[in-house]
Order: sequence, then structure tokens, then C-alpha cells
Amino acid sequence: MKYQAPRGVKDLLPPESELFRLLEDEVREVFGRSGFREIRLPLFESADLFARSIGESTDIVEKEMYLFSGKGGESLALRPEGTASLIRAAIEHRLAEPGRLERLFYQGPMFRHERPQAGRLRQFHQAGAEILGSSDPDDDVDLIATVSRHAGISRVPASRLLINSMGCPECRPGYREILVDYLEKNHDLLCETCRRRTKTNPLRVLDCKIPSCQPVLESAPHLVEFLCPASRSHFDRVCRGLEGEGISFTVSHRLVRGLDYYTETAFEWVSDALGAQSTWAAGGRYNGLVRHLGGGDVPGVGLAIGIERLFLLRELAGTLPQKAGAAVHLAVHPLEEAARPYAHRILASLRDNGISAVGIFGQTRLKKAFLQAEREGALFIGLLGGDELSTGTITIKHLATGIQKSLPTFPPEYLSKALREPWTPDPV
RNA sequence: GUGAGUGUAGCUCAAGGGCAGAGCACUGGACUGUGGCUCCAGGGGUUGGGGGUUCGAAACCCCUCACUCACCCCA
Repeated sequence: MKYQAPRGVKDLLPPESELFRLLEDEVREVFGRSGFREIRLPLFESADLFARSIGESTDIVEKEMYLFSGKGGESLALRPEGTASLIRAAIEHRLAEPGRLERLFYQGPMFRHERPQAGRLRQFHQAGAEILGSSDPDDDVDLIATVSRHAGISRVPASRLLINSMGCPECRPGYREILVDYLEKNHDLLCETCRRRTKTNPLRVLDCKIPSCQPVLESAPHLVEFLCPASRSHFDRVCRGLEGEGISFTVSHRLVRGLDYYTETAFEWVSDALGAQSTWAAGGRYNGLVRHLGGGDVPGVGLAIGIERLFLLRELAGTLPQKAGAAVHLAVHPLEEAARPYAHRILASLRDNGISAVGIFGQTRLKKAFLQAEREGALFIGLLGGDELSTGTITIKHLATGIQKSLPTFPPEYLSKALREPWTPDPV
């Protein structure tokens, strides 16, 4: 085979492509019903934007970005995630302004140069929703509810919601010191990576999954116990709000975001049914990000859903959205040369009237035409021969029931209407 | 980037040093205006690629590529 798709990217063929589209549509609808409006963002940006927003020392920026140069030599990158672009666009077009509240969502492919694995691709899809301009805990609750209720939990097997608080610039530095103290005391019990991170990014140490580190990390001081009154209150109100909504969650003290402009609430939806990549949606509050990217003092909270992961989970649970109706309504088959122009006219008029129709032209045997119609998912087959030509009719057979009728092809609205109505035998 | 497992027809898989096969799918026929069934026939392969061992390699050895899963990281 001379050419094949690059590593880690997938061709999506029918029927999966159709189901994938339905799932994307459903997510779009869910966000739309919660008041989010779609923003269409470019697939590449200045590489520097991602370095600044995601963080210089993250794996994504250090080794996973697809980098390339523009003609002028500027450094560009395929987007590894959506939030950075969205914030950039919001600042650029004055949607992120102090005092203004904006709900936006995006959907589309993201690119990370990682080793492919179950639920992990080099080109994958995310749908994300962001609320800019609100620091109200009820907006955290509402955002979480949107996913938990509607995209969600009930349709995803073995799914759990984890939440935690990252604190704020007032209280996190204090906690960080306490944590570093603790980690240094237990230095000898930690793995190589954790020792390094104790110095570079102590909060991330809590994320370590190496078994030998677990006892130390489990008994590490919890950030929520060191929150300042304001952060404490924000977190309590989010938790109470979720309880009030009847959304169950677990406070996970080990759930962290490594970067400073992530503040207050962090949350993740995980499922054990997914393999090693257990997170299928994640989000949090980022009250410092807009300012960090050169905008005003505008708080924000957002999340992203991994569409492939959601797809896998819902496929497993049998809860993918169902395809409505047949792929093709009517397959038209001319039985002789003279009927071909007639067939084209009928196809055109059906399509004009909103009916999906295909022509079956290449088959010499009627049996083959039937088989082809079925293969294309047609509901009806329409036959055109000498009789039909001379009387201006078409012989239509409902493939599932075998019920057959002869219908006039003029006016075209009549035929379209008949094809949409329940197909029962004519009274004798 | 590291590790393990797997690569044979379009798909699912046999053959474990001695003729590369089956089922499904595909094409044609039985069957020229009425399908799904059945029967018959046919096309399809440098056994992922390269090198080596051997009289002989799909099989054994080395290299390489790809896929899968895991580490790592994350959606």
C-alpha cells in the first residue's frame, strides 16, 4: 500500500461518520440550549499564544505541538486545545470586557503529537463551552449541570464527576509552601519525577499515578483546608449548588491544574470504562487567564468534552444518538434507455421537494437494481419502463413491506407527498 | 520519548519448515418488468517491507514500518 493515513489520525467512514456527526450535533444542541453561541476559530495560531496560555513547561507545549513557519518566518502551531484561541478571539473582538458576560462554545479538531492509544489520537475533536465575565459560583454550577444533565452522566457508563478547588492568588501561595514542606519531608519516598516537580510545579506532584508515591500523596495536606475565606465560600457554594441540583460528585483533593491563572473550581468527568484515558470531559475556572493574555480583568469558567471519548463511552453503553429515517428515500431505476431522461426529471423534482433520491443506472438486471437500492439504504424503489413512460406514472415499491403502487409523476408535489405518507395498500 | 503484544484476500481468521486456505464480502451465471433465499462458477495475495539461515521460510533469526495496548501526558 503506497499511501496510508499518518500515524494517529483516522478516516471516519460511514456509518460511524454519520453517528459521529449526530453526536456533535447533540452536543451543539445541548450547549445551545444553555445559551452558548458558537464561535468558529482558526485551526492554527501563533505558537506563542499556546505557550503563554497552556504554560511553557507543560508537555503539550514542550513536545506535543505541531509547529510550522509562515512565509514571513512567524512561528505557528496547529491548535492543541480550544480555550487559548477562544480567549484570544474574545479579547481581539472585544467580547471579553469587564462587566460584560458572554457565553461561547466551539467545536472541532485539535492536534497533539502524542503516542496514539485507546481514546488518544493525534487529531481529535473537542467541544468546549466558556463563560466569560462571571465570577459567580452559580455559573460554575450551571456549566457543570449542562454537561452532567444533558451530555451526560446517565448516558455514559461508570461515569463520575470529580471536583476540587485551586484556590486563588491570595491563598494558593500559602498552601504551596505547606505542600512543598510536606513533600520535602517525604522526599525519600517519592519517585524521580515527583522530586523534580516538588521544585518546578509542586501542585502537579499530587497528580502522580506511580503506586509507590500514593501513600505519601494520599495523606498530603489538602488545598481546600487552606483556602482563604473568599475561595472557601466560592467552593462551598459550588458544592451546595450541585447538591441542590441533585448532581452527585466527589471532592478529589488530588485533582489539580498546574498553572497560576487557573483558580477556584476544577472539575473532571471520568469513566473507568474508557481504558487508561479515563477523563472524557474536564474544565475549571480561570480568573487570571484573560489578563494573562493581554485582556482586561475578566474572570472565566469553561470546560471541554473529548468527543471521541464520549463517542466510545456512549457506543459501549448503546446510548449514541439514533439516526432518523432512511439514508435514501427513493431509488429510481429506468428499465430501458428511453426512460433515462424521465428518471432524471423525476430525481430533480423529488430533490426539489426535499426528498432524497438516487438513480440506479448501471444495472442491467432488475435483481441487481433492488440489491443496489437496499445497499444504499433506500426506503422505496421506483421503476420506470415503457408502461410508466406512456402513462406518466412511476411504479413504486416499499422495500420493507413489498407494498407496490402506481403513482402519477405530475404534479411533482403529489408524488413527494405520497412518499411521505404512511405506505398502506390501496383499498380494493 | 519508553515498553509489550500483533501484522496472512476487502473483513474475520486457519495453515507452526514441504502446493497459501476457509467463512463472509465482491463479480458473473442459473434468473431479460419485481429484491432478500438457494445453487454453480469466478476474480482476487510479492503472507506489512528489507535482509539472513535453509535444498526449501507465512513460519526460525536480524533490521525496519504499521497497528493495538500500557507508561507518560491529557479531552
